[in-house]
Amino acid sequence: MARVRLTDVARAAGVSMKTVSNVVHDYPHVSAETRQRVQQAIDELGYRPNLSARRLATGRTGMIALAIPEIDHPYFSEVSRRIAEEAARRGYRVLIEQTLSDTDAEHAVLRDREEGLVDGVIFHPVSMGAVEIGRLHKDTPLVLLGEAAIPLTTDHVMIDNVAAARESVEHLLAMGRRRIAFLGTVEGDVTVSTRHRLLGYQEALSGAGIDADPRLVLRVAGFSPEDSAAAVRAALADGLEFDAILCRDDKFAVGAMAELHAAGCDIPNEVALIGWDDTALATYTHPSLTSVAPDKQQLARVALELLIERMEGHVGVGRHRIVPHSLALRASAPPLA
Amino acid sequence: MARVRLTDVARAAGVSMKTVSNVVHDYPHVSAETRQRVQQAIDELGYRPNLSARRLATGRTGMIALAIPEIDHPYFSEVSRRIAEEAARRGYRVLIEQTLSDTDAEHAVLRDREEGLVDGVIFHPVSMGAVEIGRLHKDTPLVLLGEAAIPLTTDHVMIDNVAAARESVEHLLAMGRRRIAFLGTVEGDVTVSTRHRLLGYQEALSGAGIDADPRLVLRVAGFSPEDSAAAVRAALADGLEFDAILCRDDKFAVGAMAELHAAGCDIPNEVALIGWDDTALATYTHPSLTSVAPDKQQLARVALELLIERMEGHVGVGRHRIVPHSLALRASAPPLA
DNA sequence: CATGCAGTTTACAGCGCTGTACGTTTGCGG
DNA sequence: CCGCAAACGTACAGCGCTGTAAACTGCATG
Repeated sequence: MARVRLTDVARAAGVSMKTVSNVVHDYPHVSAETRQRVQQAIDELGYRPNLSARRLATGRTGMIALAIPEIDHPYFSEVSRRIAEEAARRGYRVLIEQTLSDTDAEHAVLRDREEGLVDGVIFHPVSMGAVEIGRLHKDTPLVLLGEAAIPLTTDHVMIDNVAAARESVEHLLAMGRRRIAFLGTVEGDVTVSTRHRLLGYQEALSGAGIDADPRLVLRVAGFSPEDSAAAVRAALADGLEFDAILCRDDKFAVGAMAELHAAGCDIPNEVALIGWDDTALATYTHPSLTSVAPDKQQLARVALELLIERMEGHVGVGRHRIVPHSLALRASAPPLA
Repeated sequence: MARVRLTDVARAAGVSMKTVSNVVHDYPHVSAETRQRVQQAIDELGYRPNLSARRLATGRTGMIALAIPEIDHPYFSEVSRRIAEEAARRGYRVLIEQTLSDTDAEHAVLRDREEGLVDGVIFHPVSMGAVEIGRLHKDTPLVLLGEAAIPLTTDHVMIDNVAAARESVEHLLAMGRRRIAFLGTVEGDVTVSTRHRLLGYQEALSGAGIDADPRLVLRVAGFSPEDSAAAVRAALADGLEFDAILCRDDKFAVGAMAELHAAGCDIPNEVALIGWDDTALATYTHPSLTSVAPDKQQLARVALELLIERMEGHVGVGRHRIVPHSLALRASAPPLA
């Protein structure tokens, strides 16, 4: 019960505290004999280093915070997993902070009322804008994810949304589709992702000599599959004709798919479908879902690289990294024959 | 840049360190005037308490670890979210530790090489057995989740799997189904959950005067939807007849559903389907999935209650809590008319 | 045999905070 | 106006570890 401290081990092994510390840390210049003697004392006494003390002494915590909107959103949980794994590989632990897209919670991420909790922060903002983040961000090492806010002063990792949207639409065009809908724009969505994706959508259509029909850009009330299903239902009720849908999100695609099934519509023959994020959902649907696939592994790797550089003292303006993406081709918009 | 410490604030406000500390902690016996003066100094200097130091001084970290197999499994991510929220409500932060069901990683959770990282642990084991856990578990406050291991010496929270399985099968029986399959048993699965669920399955069948047909208990090679799809495919190929499937897991249900779709089978008219865990998946499938719904909120609440009691010094043998469950009725096995 | 040097070990002063134990002031009944 | 709680405030010793600077050990070298 009585906690064993470094001094206890030192006394037992007949050496100084520092030598024990050196053994614990695998410091090279310790004689084999001493090392063994100390190790034995450690084992016998069941010594376990106290992290709080270590942190106070070193000023480092070995932890990074990951602030995301929702732990249980497939995209974020998959990204979290990658980041946790990548961090573990580099000797860091990850503290996940859920913002629920709440502005106050997002502010709190940056305001950072306490010190010595984490060494750095990876943050996927939703409701905060670039200017706000730029202003609130003090000197805690910080890397941003996603496209909601891209302050010039802060490191940032994302995929090329314009290109991804363009390529997706090009795939649909190559399938012979001409009436391609975009699902969808959400009222009150302040992020620039939708703008980028619409841009790529329009670029591809223009490239094929097609005028984008504004009615094909569907409006959605919220971010749930039910909302997207409602939007598709409304479009069908309006007699809107389309032969493909590019969805801003796998969840939207799931909602659309349910609605199309209900309408007795054949996917992909009558309507092809492309989702976004390539979450596990895409393989669970029927038919399986073609989806824009950000390279989540790279995303995690690059975010951690940037963050660790900052934590090691890198200063300078924000660095902006684009990580690769691809189109994960599945049954809802299959590879060309 | 120069960090502001308690002494700095104390000097600025003309009081002792301890008084500043008392203000920070809202200790009641501080005169309004002093409090205001100190608060002003805090604001002016931008003082932020250093958690590492606080932790070293108090011996508490205010953090709990949540050790789960996979962050990005829908069930675990949903449970994580609840636990994180419940913990936040009680002033704790959650450190998520991913074991990937790996025995070594699970051992590491208990072996606990370091001290002062977290005050307690919530652990959902998969590959460790009750005896092992009982033996390795030292004095860190610990609460177990799930049914893989139920050591008598450790606190534990779960749902009544037998009852849940029985009620599910009873629902299928009430729908008029008689050939009800169980999907499925996984080779090498050491958890007792499957056993409990099979028990409930058989109880319900016996109650209806039906002899359980062992061939209806499908074997699955792994835990992915693909594995479960393969199992269903094999069953269909064998000419096995069934009019309902109780799945041990929503993912299994998703795999089964895909396969039944492919076979042109009408869900629920020809085959009704019930999943398990009531994850978000259940609402995304087409048709939507009836699923056994553990009360995750309660699960989180009870787990935290038990853990906090332990952290506050409760000693004694393991307490075992059953939290409520229900059957979330959806289209794949709809409510009775 | 003194000198230098690399390898090894040590003493000790903090890291920034809180708990304890103890002064000092204030308010109020007698 | 005294005396005595209650309210308020303080000094200081750690919490357990690491970084620094310095000391000590051989051992090869000149």
